[in-house]
Amino acid sequence: MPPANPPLYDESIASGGFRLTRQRREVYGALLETRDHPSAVQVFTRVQKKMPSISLATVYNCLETLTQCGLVRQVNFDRGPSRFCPNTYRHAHFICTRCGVVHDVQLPEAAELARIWCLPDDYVVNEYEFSLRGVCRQCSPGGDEPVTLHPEKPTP
Amino acid sequence: MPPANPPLYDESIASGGFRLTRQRREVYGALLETRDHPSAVQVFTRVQKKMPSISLATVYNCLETLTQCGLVRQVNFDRGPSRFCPNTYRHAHFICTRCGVVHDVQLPEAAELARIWCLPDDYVVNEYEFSLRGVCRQCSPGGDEPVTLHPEKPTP
DNA sequence: CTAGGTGCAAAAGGTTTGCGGTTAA
DNA sequence: TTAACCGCAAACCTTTTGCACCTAG
Repeated sequence: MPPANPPLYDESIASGGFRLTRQRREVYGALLETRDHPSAVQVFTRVQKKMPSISLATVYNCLETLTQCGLVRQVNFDRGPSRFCPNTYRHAHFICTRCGVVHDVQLPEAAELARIWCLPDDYVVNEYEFSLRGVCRQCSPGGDEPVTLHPEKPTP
Repeated sequence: MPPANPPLYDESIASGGFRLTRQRREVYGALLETRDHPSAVQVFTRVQKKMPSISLATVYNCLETLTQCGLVRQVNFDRGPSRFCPNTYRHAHFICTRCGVVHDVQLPEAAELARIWCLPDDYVVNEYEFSLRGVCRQCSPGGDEPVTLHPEKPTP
């Protein structure tokens, strides 16, 4: 039985001119069910349990469609595959370099964010992505690692 | 003849416990020479002109070493290969979704950045990456596209 | 009905690895 | 001298594509 996705799902899929298929529902359902920012392969493995016939290519296609509908965000980090999250609210991501866990991180109001960009006026920004890399609570019981950001001096 | 890299290069390589090789010098030189955030393959093509015997694997290895030394930053976007830049000063990146050009974008002081992160106290941040996607000056003569960010309302 | 979607398999990148020969220190 | 590094090729992993079949609207 397909998961009962919120009405937002049906609306968004339809308003994007896409068809409501069981595969898309299951893929979206898997993302909603466990919000741990899985990779495409992880989504595939999870959906396979409910729908053994689904293929990896279809999972990629569904994720692409869901992203186009604005239901899903694709998140990329330095290494490893893309990961996907159903939280389309403005937020950043924190990835733990030890255990790989990804957490959503709240961002300030768009107005304040816009203020900190020092971008020429005639540039149009359609999307942004803000990723933090570090060590999470579980992996750093003593908080033993220093906070080191990029150096403050320009390169030659 | 190898390019005359700034002293920072020799120092950083040596202090990292690495050897000064002509390949590393050329790879770093290529990045300094044309600061257009090339991919590994582009770096390979450029270095090949001065050093036809170099291999792509070596370019990848050199970029990895240079990154470890802190001389180079690896930049990842939604799609396409990683790109590399020799500007290790704290900055964000803007990529034009039409022509693919990447520009460095100035960021505010680290202190202000840290203030806007709403991250739990016991998380340690070692690195961050801030990427903007949009349309650059050359590709948007009329500035016809609206600024659209992520929606302001949380998902269900 | 029929355009759009699925499943399969193969291919296409991008990146890493293993190994014998080379070289910086 | 010798551990680190290079060049080559093959492997690996993620993602995309082509095509015949299927299905939502």
